[in-house]
Amino acid sequence: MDTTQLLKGVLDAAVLAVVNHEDGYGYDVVRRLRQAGLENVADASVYGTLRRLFAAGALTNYVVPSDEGPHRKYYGITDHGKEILATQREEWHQFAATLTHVLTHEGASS
Amino acid sequence: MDTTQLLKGVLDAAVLAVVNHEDGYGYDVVRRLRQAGLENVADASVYGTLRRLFAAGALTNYVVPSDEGPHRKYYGITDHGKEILATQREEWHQFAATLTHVLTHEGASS
DNA sequence: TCATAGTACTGTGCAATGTGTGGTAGTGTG
DNA sequence: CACACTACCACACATTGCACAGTACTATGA
Repeated sequence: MDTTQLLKGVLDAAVLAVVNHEDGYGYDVVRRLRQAGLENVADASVYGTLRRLFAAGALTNYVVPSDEGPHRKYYGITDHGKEILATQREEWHQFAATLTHVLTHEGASS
Repeated sequence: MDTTQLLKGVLDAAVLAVVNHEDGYGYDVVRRLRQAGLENVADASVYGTLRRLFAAGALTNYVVPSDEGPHRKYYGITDHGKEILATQREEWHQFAATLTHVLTHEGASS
């Protein structure tokens, strides 16, 4: 299945949640998201989201050299990012409940 | 809050669910969606979605004149539409569970 | 009669955002 | 030296919800 459209608007929250759990660099965040069940998320989407969130002041950024490959660009969450995450989490729960209701009840066979 | 992005990809399912419940015309579908909790859904979005779903063979279409205003363009769901609805509903439940998990567990304060 | 409001639908262009593709680079392995 | 894995980036693109503007019908009230 193609979850591309479903990701719209929630990838921000997902990335924030993962980074909030523990600082991470792009390649790693992608892996963690996939392990968590978002198996088809594209790396370009995550890198783009990280940059966007950083530009919005939701993330900090620091580079760490690696012995096993190229340097890693780590991201950490800021207080502002935590606020955004909290807001988006609530929005999600509210929205998910509403939509599940619509699909379950309004969607019942007539 | 702005749920615009969250609607991406699920408005199809929501509209199908509403029409599956009972045939409806655009203006009415908008009202029903809003009553169901999607309060900010724009009418242009719904009309566009109805046209898209009709073009995809998910809906039938018939015009009924009205005494209280302009004619009404009713939409009914087709078998193909019901299949799409069933698929999208499953996709939604799967996706919602995954994302809720990500936001709840991965999002826990470190 | 004319203004206004509610109903009902359409078209156009825009904004947001995830993705595909391709490219750059570093490290290690056969 | 070819190849794979790691790690990141830029760009053009597709999808889709929305704002805005416009058309048109009915009813109400000044």
